[in-house]
Amino acid sequence: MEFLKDLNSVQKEAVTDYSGPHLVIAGAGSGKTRVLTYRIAYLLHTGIPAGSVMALTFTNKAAGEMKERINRLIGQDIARYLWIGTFHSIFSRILRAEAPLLGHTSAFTIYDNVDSKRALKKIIGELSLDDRIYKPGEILGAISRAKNNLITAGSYGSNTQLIEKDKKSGKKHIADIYRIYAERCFRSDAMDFDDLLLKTNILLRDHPEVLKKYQERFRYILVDEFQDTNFAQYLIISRLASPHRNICVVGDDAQSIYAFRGARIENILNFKKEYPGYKIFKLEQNYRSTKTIVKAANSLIEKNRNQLSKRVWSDNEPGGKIKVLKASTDTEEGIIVAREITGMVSEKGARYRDFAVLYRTNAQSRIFEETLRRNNIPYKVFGSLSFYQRKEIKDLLAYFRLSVNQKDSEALLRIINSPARGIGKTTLEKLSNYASKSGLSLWETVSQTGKFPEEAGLNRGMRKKLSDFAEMIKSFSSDIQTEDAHEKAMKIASSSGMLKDLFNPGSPENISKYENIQELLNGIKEFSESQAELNESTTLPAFLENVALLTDTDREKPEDGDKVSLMTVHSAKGLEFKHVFVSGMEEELFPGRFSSSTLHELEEERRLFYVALTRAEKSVTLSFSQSRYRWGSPIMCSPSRFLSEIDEQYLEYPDSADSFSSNRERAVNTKTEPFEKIFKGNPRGNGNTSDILTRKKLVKITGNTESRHGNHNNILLKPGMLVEHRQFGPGKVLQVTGSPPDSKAIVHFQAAGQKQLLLKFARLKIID
DNA sequence: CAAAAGATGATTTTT
DNA sequence: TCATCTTTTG
Repeated sequence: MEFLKDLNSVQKEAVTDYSGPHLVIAGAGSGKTRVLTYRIAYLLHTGIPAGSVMALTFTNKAAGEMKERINRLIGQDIARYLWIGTFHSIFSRILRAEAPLLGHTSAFTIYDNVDSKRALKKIIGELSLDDRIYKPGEILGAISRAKNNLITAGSYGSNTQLIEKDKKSGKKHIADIYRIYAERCFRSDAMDFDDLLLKTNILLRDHPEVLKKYQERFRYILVDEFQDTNFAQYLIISRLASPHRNICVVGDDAQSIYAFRGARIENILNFKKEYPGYKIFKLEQNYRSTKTIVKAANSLIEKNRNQLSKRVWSDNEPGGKIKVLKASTDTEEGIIVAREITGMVSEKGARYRDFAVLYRTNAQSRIFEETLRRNNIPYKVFGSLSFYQRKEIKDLLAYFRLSVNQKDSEALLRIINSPARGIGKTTLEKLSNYASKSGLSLWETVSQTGKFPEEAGLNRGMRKKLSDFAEMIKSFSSDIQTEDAHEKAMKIASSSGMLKDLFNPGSPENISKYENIQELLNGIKEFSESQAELNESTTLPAFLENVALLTDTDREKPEDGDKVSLMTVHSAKGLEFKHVFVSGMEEELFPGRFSSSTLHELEEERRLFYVALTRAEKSVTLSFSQSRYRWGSPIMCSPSRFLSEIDEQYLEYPDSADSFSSNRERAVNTKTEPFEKIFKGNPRGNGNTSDILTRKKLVKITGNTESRHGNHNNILLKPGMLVEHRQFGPGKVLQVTGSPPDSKAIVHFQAAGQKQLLLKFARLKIID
């Protein structure tokens, strides 16, 4: 019990007052995880059995952290019986236990977004719809939204409002696609991410005895990041908690950044309505950041109209002001950030791992990767292409999946010809046709080629190939329920031909793929060892149960070296760093182009920026660029409105004068000196590196970037520049209007007088 | 049917 | 620009 002395008075109250409905509003950095973990520890301390406590988080990482901290507080022997996990993993566990009630088996497959999109694309093709209008990603989004609002395929079809809306947007077949998709998932014994929530709701709704069982089991429910729950999640919690009402939700409305995928801040308001007599605790003391950072963040978030009242404050040192850096190009932004980091490391003794560079979109990561690599700054990129989404990994997992669940037609389609076995598109089409005509699953047609009629047109060679494939899968699946996961996985990887396929032509890509597969196999080994320790199943099906729910960050080990972290602001949520750089502070980027039209969207972007700022302990540096390459061509950018929304007393513009003047010659010259410093130690440097780089940059800016988008080499045109036109000769730019690709310039030509030119067409050459 | 060349479209954000 | 999908060629 002595651990209670680590808590301040509000925290202590929120921990020890453990029964009844509680709402904990936790400001950024206010010790939210600490309250949650201590509260669980306290619950156990009072004699409540671990098996009756359920704690839900959004990320595996948060769940893992919580488990670890509780292990430290009360020991693993007890803690292992707690139900701590993400919504998706906890509910998939329940669904596996109750699967037969829903017509599934407990080995059902979980489709990730890639699987779902592939399935949708196929359906869209089969309905002969245009996949440029019915974009699989968008359709998946629409279905996801429906599912999160508990609208099944059937109710979607009979919902006149939705049908009307789809008709208006020219996509009246969404309901059909949804219906077929749901049918196919069901027949494949598969569920997608949203099904895990939807079907849990259906299970609890239609089976009162099951509901009762889980209500009895989970007498204490805790929810992290409550502001991010969607309707489906809310309803599950509400159902489970209704008899005992021992529910503690923790959240911060100011950090709600997932409304775009269905999160409802209103759930906080619903909570108040649903549980009259609830208690509210406000954690307002920030332990993470300096006073300046907290105040600056407050001054920003004040601009949001929709928020709960709270006053976050800090007792830490005041700290330095927030630096704002200006760059003229995106590459230069990278260089400046790299220089800042090197400076702070060499002068102030900071470690690389103390730094995070945050950005709004994944596309921005590339430039930082390049510049950091060039400057010998170690880094790691989070998010981006997940390990589990790489082709070779998904392929091998598909072999596993199909071996466990032969109905999984997505897995089958994925690997039947990978590595190449001569089973091509036409053959698959025939199979697919025959399957739907005769009401068989794809696997059934493949595995019983004997029954396949002669006239359907498959020669003997092809039948042999198909039956060989089927035999192989059957042999994989034979003792899959008993054999050790790692051994089985090794066998599958080699007998499937995947390893051989990658080993033969030793191209660099294949080597890296081979290594990835080795890494996956190692991971499986670790899994089976740790399962053995806990006396849990060490089989491949057990491994597969959760892989679909894993993400990249889950594989990251914090001790993974002394490296700068690169990630999107979204994925930085819940993390903290001593020094944070927020890059790309520009209109159309942050706030995003599609996110500044309505007040709600804009406020979400502002909260996102708030999250970015409050990740920092000691320092924040904001940067923006005046131009940036966007899908291949340069565009002009203006500084983000968010910069001016922070109270200026907390900001500092170190080089507002002229060091980044728009005159590129001067900019290059003045920059050469500091570059030299950064490039020192570059193995390929030879002292010329800066030259190469600056020249490259010049080419990038003024070079002829003609593309099918038209000629963009005048996009950086500014009033006052001297230009030359093929026909009109030399002239001076007076004014630039409009935005690319429709920007125009008014130019005064010595010979021809004043002209207005569309830059897209006029091939102006910049003289000076 | 596979490999190579060519065309196309994408940039929010994630379990 | 870059990655993926489609078409062409062998």
